[in-house]
Amino acid sequence: MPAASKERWLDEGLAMLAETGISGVTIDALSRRLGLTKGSFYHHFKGLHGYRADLLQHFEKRESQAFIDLVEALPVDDGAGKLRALIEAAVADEASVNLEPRVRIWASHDDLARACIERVDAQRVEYLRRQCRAITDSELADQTGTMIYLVGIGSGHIVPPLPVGEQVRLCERLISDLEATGTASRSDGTEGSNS
Amino acid sequence: MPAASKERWLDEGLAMLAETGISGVTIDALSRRLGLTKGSFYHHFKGLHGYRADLLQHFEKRESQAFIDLVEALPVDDGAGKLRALIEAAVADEASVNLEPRVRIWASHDDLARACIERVDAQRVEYLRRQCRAITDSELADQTGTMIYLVGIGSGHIVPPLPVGEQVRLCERLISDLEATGTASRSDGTEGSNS
DNA sequence: GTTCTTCCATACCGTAAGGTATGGTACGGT
DNA sequence: ACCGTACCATACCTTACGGTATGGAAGAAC
Repeated sequence: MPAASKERWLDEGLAMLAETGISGVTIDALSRRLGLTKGSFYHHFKGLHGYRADLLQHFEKRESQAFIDLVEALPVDDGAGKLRALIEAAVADEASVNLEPRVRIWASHDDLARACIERVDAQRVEYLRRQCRAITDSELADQTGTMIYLVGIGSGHIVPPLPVGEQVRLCERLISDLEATGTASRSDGTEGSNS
Repeated sequence: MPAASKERWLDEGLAMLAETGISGVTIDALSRRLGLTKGSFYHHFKGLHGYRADLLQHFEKRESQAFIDLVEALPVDDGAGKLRALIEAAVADEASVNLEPRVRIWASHDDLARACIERVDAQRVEYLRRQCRAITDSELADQTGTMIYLVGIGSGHIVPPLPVGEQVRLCERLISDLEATGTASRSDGTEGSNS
């Protein structure tokens, strides 16, 4: 299986990416940590550009849909429950919590990484909005889905990062507000149908 | 005025920081763009470390309190009005919109930048919360202030960035929700009259 | 006019990193 | 046994960049 050694380069790359950012993922540093040399690197990858492209693909495959798949496998059926489970899961994963902001930073000055994060963001926001619409199908649902995601992203970029407890509390309020809006508009009758 | 030439280095540094991130702010690149040489650089600054420290100070002085001062100078007295003006102003400034995420990214791997952003974040969140408490003095006010800030920060880090129109709409909803909560909780939840 | 200070140019060095060229080893197919 | 291919090591090159040393031009101070 020729992919075994190639994946070592990629896994180690993601680890270093989470620790030091993309600028720390150098061929020399990778070689040192793997106990290999550049001869191996240039055998498997088409230069640093090729390696980074493969690394992004590796990241997207390994991290992108992980949480959504995890939540969809749970025996939870209502939108609010799925949202709460998703938030708990996302907040709990230390590895991803460190890795993802690095990729996002990488995306700020690299087109390939930007395209990768763009796919990830679109997929997640769409999933969040769908769960919110399952609670109350309205424009507020889409807004709430967006805000939940923005809270999660923003929390990792302010200094110091927002504690996960506070983060969960904010999302909890957004969800319960959305639920309340649903019942209120149902009795009020002014926000009945939606496209 | 010996500070004239020194400020050229710092202003150009902030411009390059906004364009390419801190890794692109090299002494050689700065020298090329200014039409000067390293001789000048090392005359004004104590190496790259000293320059970066001065650059952060320059940033904090030039960008940090700008919006708050601007809003406080407006003839607006109510919290909601100040919030709306602040959001409009923050969203409108293109230069700062590009520069700030770069500094925030810089802060993710540099202690000095981290300390700088930490001061900026704390100051702004506190200001937002104070305006929110002026609307309704409750725990929800603090949460709303936090969320407005997270929406603003997160919007600049997702890909593609959230359009400013959508950004304003989300904040608008948070503010009006807070106002509604205030009138509702004022008399145990049955007082309906509102302007 | 001499001297000191400010500001800056030129030239050079060391290191880190990407990249290339080449050879060597282990292994499977025939 | 022979050969080709996958895999990897060694050695070397070039560039980019931070940093240092030195000297020179211009103006202020005396």
